[in-house]
Amino acid sequence: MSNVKVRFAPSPTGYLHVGGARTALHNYLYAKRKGGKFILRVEDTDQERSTEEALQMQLQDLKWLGLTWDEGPQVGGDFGPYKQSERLSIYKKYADEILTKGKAYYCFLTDEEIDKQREDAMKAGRPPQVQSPYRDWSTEKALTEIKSGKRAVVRFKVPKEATEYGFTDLVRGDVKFPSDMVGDFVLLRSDGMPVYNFCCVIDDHLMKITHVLRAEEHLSNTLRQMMIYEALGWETPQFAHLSIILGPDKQKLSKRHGATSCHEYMEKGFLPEALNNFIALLGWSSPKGQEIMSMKELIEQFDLDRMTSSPAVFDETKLLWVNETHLRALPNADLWMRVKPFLDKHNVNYSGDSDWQSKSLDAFKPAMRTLLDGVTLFSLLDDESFAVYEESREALNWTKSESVILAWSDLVKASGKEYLSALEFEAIQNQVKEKCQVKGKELFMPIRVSVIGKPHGTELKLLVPLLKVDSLVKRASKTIRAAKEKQFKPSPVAEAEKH
RNA sequence: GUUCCCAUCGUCUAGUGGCCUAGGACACCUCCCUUUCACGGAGGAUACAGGGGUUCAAAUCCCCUUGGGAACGCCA
Repeated sequence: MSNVKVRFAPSPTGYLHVGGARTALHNYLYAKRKGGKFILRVEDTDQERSTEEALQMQLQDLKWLGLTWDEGPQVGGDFGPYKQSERLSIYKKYADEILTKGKAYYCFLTDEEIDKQREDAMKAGRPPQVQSPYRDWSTEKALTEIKSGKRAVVRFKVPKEATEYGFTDLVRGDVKFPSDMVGDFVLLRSDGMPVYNFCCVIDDHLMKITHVLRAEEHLSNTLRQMMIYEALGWETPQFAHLSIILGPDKQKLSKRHGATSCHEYMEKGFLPEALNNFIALLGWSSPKGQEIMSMKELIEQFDLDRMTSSPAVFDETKLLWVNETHLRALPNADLWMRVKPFLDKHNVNYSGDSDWQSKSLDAFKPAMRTLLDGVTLFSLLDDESFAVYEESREALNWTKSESVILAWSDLVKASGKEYLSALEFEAIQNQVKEKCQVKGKELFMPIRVSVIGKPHGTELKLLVPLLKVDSLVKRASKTIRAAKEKQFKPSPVAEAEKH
C-alpha cells in the first residue's frame, strides 16, 4: 500500500555500533509504521577495511535486536545484489554515462600532489579542494594515457559557477549549501572501485528508496549526492539526518567511552528490547511521553515529526534503568531462558526444577539490573562457589554470632527435611532467637552470613527455601571455620576497586 | 581556515508566540515501607548559553556573540 522504502546501509568494518543500531532502528520503525519496506544494503566498497566476518557479526547483531529486513543479504529481493562489491558493473555503467555527458573526467593527480594542494590551500585560507589540471582534458586524450598504463580516478566536474543547492530535511527543515563548498570529488577510484557518495546515489535510486534516514555526519555529503542525482537526471529521495550520539564528554561516541557495540551490551546482559527502547529515545520522543515501550508500541508511535535535531548523549545509567524495567516485567519462564545462558557460560550450577527456578527469580529480580547480575546472584545458591566474604567479618565478631549459627545449624539439621519452607524457616529462626537471647540484626545477620556468606542481601525467608537442608548445614560449618581462622574472601567490590 | 548543523535541569526530553512562577523521565537528596540490602511509595533540589531586536506578549520568530559538533579523502 505504502510506497515507503528505507534502507540501512552499514559498512562491514567491525561490530555494529550503537549509533548504527539507532539508525537501523529508526529506519525499521519508520518502515513498519508506514507499512513500507526496510532494506539492508552492504556498503563494502572499501576493500581494505571490509570483512566478511564483520558483516556476519553485524547481521547477527541486527537479528538480535529483531530488526529484520525485507530485502538484502540472506533474504534476497528484486533489486539485488545488495552488496555493493557485487554491483561494480552497474556503477561502471553510470560512471560512463556521466563521463559521456561531460560531467566527469579522468584525473591523474597523485596522492602527493593532492596532499600538497590541500596544504597550500589551508595555508592560504582557502577550502582544501582539489584543483585538477585534467579537468578539461578530452576523454580520448585521457584514455590513451590510461592505455599506456597510467592510473586514473574518475572525478565529478563540480559546476564552476557557484549556485545554491537546497533541500528540505525531514528533521532539520530547509538546508542550503553553496555549490563551491566542494571541489571535484571522486566517483571511481583508480582501481575502478566506486566511492560512497556515488554508489549511494545509484543504489538508492535503483533500489527505489523513498526516504534516506541516516546519521548527521552525512549531511554535507548530501550536496555531492544532489549533484550526482542532477547529472543523471534523477529525482532525489527525501532526506532525514539523525543527530549524532555523543559520549559523556560530549564528544562523538567512540570506543574510548567504553562499550559502544551492540555485541558488548548483549554480553553485559542487556535485553535487546531494552536497548531498542533506550536507543529509540535518542533523538526521538513518544507523543504520549511514554518512556518504557515495547517494539510494538515503538512502531505504533514512531514518526519523523518528533525527531530532535540536537545531538544526544548516550547515558548508560538510563539504559540500565530501561533494562531493569523490561527485565522485571518479564514472566519468570521467559526470564529464565535469558538468564540460563549466562549461568552456563559462567559455570554456575542450578536446579533443573522449574518451580525452584521461578522462586529464585522472584527472590532475585529486585536486585537484578542485567542478565549478567543473575550470575552473581545465582552463584549464591551454588554450593561450589560458597564463600564467606570480607564484609561478613564484623557480623561474625559479635559475641553471640557463633552460638547463633550453631543453634541455627542444629535446628535446621533436626528438621529432617530436604528443603525448608518459608514458614519452617521462620519457626526455626524464632527458636534460635529464644535459645540465644538475641534479636534484630544480631540474629539474622549471622544467619544470613551462614547462608550466603554475606550480611546483606535477599530476604532470608525467600533465600532459605531455595537451599537444601544439608547444604545449609554445610555452609554453617564452613562459616564457623572461616570465622575462627579469620579467612575471608575479598568482596568483589573491593577487589574491583584495587584495579 | 571555509561551509554546514546544533544550543531547555548533570543526562534524555516536552514545549511550534499567550495554557510556562517551564512539564515528564533517569540520576541525585529527604522521608515512608522494611529486623539487612534491594524493590516499592511520597516529597525535594536543579534548566530556557549571552546580548540585541520583532511583538500588547517570546523558551518559542529574526540578528549577532559565545560554545559545541560535523564535513572538507582514491573512508563510509
